[in-house]
Amino acid sequence: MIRKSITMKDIAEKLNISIVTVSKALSDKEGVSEELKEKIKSLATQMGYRFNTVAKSMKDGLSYNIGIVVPERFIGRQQSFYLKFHRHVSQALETYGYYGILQILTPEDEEQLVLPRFYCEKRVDGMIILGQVSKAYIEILQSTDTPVVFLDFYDEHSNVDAVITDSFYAAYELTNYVIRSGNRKLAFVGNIYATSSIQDRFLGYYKSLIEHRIDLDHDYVLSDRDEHGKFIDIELPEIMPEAFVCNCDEVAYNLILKLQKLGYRVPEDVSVVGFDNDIYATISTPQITTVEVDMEEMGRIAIKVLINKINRSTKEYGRLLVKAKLIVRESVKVKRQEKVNN
Amino acid sequence: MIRKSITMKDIAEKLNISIVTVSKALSDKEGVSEELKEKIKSLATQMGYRFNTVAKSMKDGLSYNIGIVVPERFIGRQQSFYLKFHRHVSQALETYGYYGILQILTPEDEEQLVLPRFYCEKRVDGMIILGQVSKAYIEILQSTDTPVVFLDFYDEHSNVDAVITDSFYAAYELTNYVIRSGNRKLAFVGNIYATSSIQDRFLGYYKSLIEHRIDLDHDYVLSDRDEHGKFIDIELPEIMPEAFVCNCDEVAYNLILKLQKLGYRVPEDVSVVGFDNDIYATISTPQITTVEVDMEEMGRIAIKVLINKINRSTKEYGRLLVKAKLIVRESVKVKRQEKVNN
DNA sequence: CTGAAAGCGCTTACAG
DNA sequence: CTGAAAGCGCTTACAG
Repeated sequence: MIRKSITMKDIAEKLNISIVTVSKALSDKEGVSEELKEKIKSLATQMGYRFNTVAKSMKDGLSYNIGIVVPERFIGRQQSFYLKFHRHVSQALETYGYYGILQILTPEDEEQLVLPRFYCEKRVDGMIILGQVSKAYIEILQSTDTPVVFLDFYDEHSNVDAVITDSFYAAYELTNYVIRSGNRKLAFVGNIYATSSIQDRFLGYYKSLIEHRIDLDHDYVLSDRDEHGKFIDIELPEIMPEAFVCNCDEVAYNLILKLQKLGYRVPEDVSVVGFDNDIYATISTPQITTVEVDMEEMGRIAIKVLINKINRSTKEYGRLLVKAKLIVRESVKVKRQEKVNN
Repeated sequence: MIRKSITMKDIAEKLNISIVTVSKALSDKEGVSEELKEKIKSLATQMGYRFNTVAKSMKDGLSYNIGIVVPERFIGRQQSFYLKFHRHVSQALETYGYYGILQILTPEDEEQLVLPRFYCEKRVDGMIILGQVSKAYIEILQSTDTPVVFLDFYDEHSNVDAVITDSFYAAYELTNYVIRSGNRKLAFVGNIYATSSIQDRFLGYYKSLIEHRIDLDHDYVLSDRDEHGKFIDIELPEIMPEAFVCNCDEVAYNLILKLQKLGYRVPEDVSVVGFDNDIYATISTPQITTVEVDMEEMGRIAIKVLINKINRSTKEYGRLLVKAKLIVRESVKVKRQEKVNN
């Protein structure tokens, strides 16, 4: 194990040629005869040569690493949404020969504006910030000379490059689906003052109503959580709607349980849709029709933008919206088939 | 952004001293006067100097990276157990100034024995293999000159260093808890021919029975899945036991649903315990008493062993067992308090 | 206490 | 086509 690993020099010596030639041959550069190149390559594999990327990094002044920052609070016991995101980001890096390094940002570091260790140690050429961080932290990141892309959130006040899900459009499409299935009395479930994502989803729902000439009924906008984000018991309206458009699957799941306890059948008596396509959508009976964030695509785009910024570091990209996917399951009663697919 | 980042040389020039002195001062080495050292340090922070770890890597011949390999099949849509594990491993690396790089091992690469990219590019000083890989893949990893530690699995036939949960002992303790709560007729739920971990859990259950002088009743060993691992409908025994010890929370969750449908109350009429402490344990009503893998501790130990191997590369550690944690919730009827805590 | 020299493994001009 | 020289940013002996 302590045996020194083999280098280009070793190969050069065996063949009585220069290191330069070995380097050229191994990286398929001009200036070596085909014959010699083949000889070098085969000797290299035979000797078990592995390219030393650290030396290349040294030369290029590039680490070929990307730092991925996830605030700790987004990694609950069950809630590992962002870890899955991290996985897709890592895989997107493959294409570029880059590697991803994960750093969990503690609340203390965020509060005291401590920059990630991989930044301080010049380990990364750029950073992905995965999940909302404070305004002040965004600013200190921006003040850095390192390219940064924000993933799954953005800040209205800062001029940042961010890749986010198009919640608005997804909710619009989801609501369209419910209406086209023959339901016209739709309630929205979610505290629209709680988060901007709930707000966007509500507005998407509203847009669909408008397009279908359905009036917005304020009694049909039901709060699901208090101002601290704690779930509250949902107060059902006097007149039952035909369908509930919930701002997330967990709320849809709980609502279905509640409706069933009250004797309603889902979807026979009333339809319910969710958002996120998380585990609540599948453990529910019936399984919930919902919308799924396209992590893979978002990861891919975020990395593409980031690598571009690293190489040219000029353009501004701003907010990049990624479409979510409609997942049709069994929680919506299809009264008409008309125009369900557009 | 294209502006060159500042180096020790820049600091040295400003102060009209040598790079060597700057290096010594910045890394708190002997051989610089306190006065000069302070001057250097303050100028460094003032100039926004960041240490270049790549250069250090070059010098040391160490990348200060650890590769973490997770087979793709362990990363299901919901099942992100191993991604959470990865997170704990990453955090454990902090202590040593190391970084973790994640690689998802595709079935093809595993089949064709393709080594991880970070190994081929000499990017890592050691590797953690997170989740069972094929015998052949284990062998090719071992043939490598790089230290490897296996996490959450081991192979009986290979002589590897592995950190695993003590399933046997955990099941034993869990069963002890159920018995000490006053239940004596206990069924085990799990196909004991399916996986070695189910087997170990069954044996832990059996050990507890033996110690409490309870005979093993083969009618009380219930299969939960077929030979392909697909869940089957659990066949309840003629005479209902007082408690079911399930090999995992998901099975416990489904069993509780089934029992409730049959009119049994849990835990009033019959107790049920699970294993894993995953989401099924908490979405169930009642919440399930279970046992939790101590990922944090396992990650810490795996990294400690790996770093030791990197630095000395001598000792063999073999199988390292980590205790799981008993999580008491509401799915067990406590008929007696006697000796519940030991 | 201070620093000139050599080296880590590779690549990029530039000569021959 | 082939290779000597210089350099990436730092550290480690070794002199002074």
